[in-house]
Amino acid sequence: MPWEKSYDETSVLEAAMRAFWAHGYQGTSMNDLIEATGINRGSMYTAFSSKHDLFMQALHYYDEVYRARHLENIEKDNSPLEAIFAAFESAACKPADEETPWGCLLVNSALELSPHDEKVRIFIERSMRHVENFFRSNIERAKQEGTISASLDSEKTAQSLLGLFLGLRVLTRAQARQPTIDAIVSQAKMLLK
Amino acid sequence: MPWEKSYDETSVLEAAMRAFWAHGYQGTSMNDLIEATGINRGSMYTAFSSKHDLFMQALHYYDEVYRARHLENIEKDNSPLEAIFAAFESAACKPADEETPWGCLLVNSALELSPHDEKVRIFIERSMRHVENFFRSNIERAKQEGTISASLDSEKTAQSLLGLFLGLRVLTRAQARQPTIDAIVSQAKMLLK
DNA sequence: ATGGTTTTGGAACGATCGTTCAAATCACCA
DNA sequence: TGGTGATTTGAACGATCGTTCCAAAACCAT
Repeated sequence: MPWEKSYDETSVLEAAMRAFWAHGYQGTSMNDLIEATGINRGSMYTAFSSKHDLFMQALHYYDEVYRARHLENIEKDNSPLEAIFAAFESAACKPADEETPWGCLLVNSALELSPHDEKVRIFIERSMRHVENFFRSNIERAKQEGTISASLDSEKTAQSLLGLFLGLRVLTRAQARQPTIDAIVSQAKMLLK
Repeated sequence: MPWEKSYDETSVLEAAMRAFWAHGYQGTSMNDLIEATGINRGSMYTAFSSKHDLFMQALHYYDEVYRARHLENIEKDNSPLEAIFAAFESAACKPADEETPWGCLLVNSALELSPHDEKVRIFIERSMRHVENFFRSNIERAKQEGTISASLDSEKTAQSLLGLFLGLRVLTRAQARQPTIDAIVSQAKMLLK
């Protein structure tokens, strides 16, 4: 009795996510989302309940695909140290295609919503801790390998890298000068010498 | 014939600025601004023309008072090295009063508006370059004093500090854990050892 | 074909958005 | 004291906001 939907839920989520990514939560209207996803108004509400619910799902989707999966891929293809470098370099270069917005949805949303939306705040804090853990675990692996000094403080260095990483996200979103951006990346490498 | 205005333009700007600071450009409605400033709807438009114009003036006001003047005061009371430390520490601690929002209006606006508003983008880039110059000039002064090694690259270090500083702004706005925030500050100090 | 069920399309809702405007109000000068 | 010009006031505008609702369309099982 059910009936196949005319749209693919994942690609709808992807399109909605990119709209939020580009223009922010408040800067994206329901009409924008209808147009961006191509699905109908009614279908949107039966599938995602409300704008805020849709946003939360889009945020989860981004976190899974553009943060978690991305970092996993980087870890797969690189040595621990190179993995950290690669994370910075991929955050430093401009978007691959024209449709991909600048910066990072998680960082954008942290500034726009965290102070007034507890659910968003908690989710983003958890996500950022994952990034910090990515740095720390790779630092510790590099220490075991002997690639970097064992006397380095993994915890503190990971936290510093997170700070640099977030600063990098701000500068790319604001389309800062390339030398400034490159300096952040090379500083990150410097911390791991 | 002229007639004394019933409000102080500066304190209106201060109130409007705080509203934008707390809730962002799109998150602050004209009604919010009317209420926050206490002046009348029509007076608002005769004095500031439009929401966007008001925002730009608020942004300039913030840049002058909470960025430029703040850094000048810090430089006045401290040695070059301590001035840099103080800048980080004041960005790391929570707002003085209850009415002062978390984070930094310039960073918030960079993420919210820079990609779609050229005027904002250019202004904020200039402002961030001033922060970078604050770091660099104090580094160079510290070198002349002999407080830090003359072999340190002033340019690159200043850019790295800017990155850390922006990351710090993100983390405080998102109300991250204190240890993470402290780690950024101590890393900034580490860079200047 | 038919009945039952779910999706779709789009009109419509009340609320709020940024902005405008004309009338009321005030201080000053003739 | 009446006139002049800037300021204040609040009602009102059209547009858009997020959301609701329901008839029409589309599918599957019988």
